Amino acid sequence: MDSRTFYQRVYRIVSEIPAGSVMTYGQIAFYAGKPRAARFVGRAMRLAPPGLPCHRVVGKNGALAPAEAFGGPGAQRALLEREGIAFLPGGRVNMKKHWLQG
DNA sequence: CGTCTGACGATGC
DNA sequence: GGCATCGCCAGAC
Repeated sequence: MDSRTFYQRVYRIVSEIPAGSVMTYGQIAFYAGKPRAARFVGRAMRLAPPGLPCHRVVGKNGALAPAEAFGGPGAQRALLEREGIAFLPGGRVNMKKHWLQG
């Protein structure tokens, strides 16, 4: 799988996240082969192709992506809640419950 | 073509 | 437990 770029590995991993679960930038970066390239996961999301469930990618503490990235405040949250993701009072994803661990 | 920035996170102090 | 710094390296300017 080394003939693909880091981004494509990221896309592959993200596309395999099941509905109702989330993964963190750092974890995805780790799986993609660059444990410290969490930033690039975010960059990959920004350049993400249509159809990629990038709303299932959150920060380590459950923080969601910038609102504008999903067309407005609450958009990502709505998508996640629709998949059964539970949120904490702080507006963050309940990682304890939905974090998809390897 | 040099510099700055960035959907982040680990580490050091 | 909060703040500063480094790593990652592709785009924007």
